[in-house]
Amino acid sequence: MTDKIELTAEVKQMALIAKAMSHPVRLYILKKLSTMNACCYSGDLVEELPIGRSTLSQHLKELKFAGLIQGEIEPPYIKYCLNKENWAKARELFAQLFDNQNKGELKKLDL
Amino acid sequence: MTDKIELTAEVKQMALIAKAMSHPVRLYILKKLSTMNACCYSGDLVEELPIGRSTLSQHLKELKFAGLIQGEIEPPYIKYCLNKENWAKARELFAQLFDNQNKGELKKLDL
DNA sequence: AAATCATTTCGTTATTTTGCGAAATATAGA
DNA sequence: TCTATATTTCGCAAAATAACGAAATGATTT
Repeated sequence: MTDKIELTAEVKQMALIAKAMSHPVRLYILKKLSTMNACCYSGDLVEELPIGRSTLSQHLKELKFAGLIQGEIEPPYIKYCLNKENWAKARELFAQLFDNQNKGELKKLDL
Repeated sequence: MTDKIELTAEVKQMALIAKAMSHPVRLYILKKLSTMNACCYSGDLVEELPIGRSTLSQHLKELKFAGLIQGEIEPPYIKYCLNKENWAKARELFAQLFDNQNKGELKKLDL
């Protein structure tokens, strides 16, 4: 029996990030914050999204939990922005997954 | 009231892919197939992962459902490989999310 | 102090996910 | 045909997720 491995902290971290991205509404929010390079308010989002306020709040909480966004209190609003540091980390993790083919032993490309 | 938007098929598609990636075991499998640029058998995986056979089978099924892997029957085994076409599509979607800052209106970088 | 506004938390319900072991399937070899 | 092997499907239980409306919070204005 080849011994069991322990799933690394990195894999677990990335799975957490992927989970945060695994709902259309949350992905929409991330896409908006990222491509606009801007912040937004819960009130803006609830007007354009087909979900209720409390549901949206829950989604924002999950994005916060994953570290992808952060909320600045700006009474009476809360301004939500990307957490740039963690966003960069997430980008790195996904780039590593998608682009790091043939890590370790180089593939011979002589066809 | 700014009118409600419809979440695009693209966002929904990507959420589906993110969901497939949202479990450490599934991410481990994808990472293995991608970085090794190789295929593997369910039996190989069950020996190194801390889960049972039926549970692993379920995870493989989900990865297949999301289109990220495919299984070739190679009796008595089933050889699992990345679905390269869809993998490339996934890479593109994530790259777009992470790298396409300021789509549309170019940001003025004059600080 | 009372009313208002943006947002969150609570309580609930329905659905999905994760995990397991047992049973089923399918193929190859004796 | 019987047995062994690799893997999946089934049936189940526990936990997590998604959604809602009602109530609570916290800050500002009247």
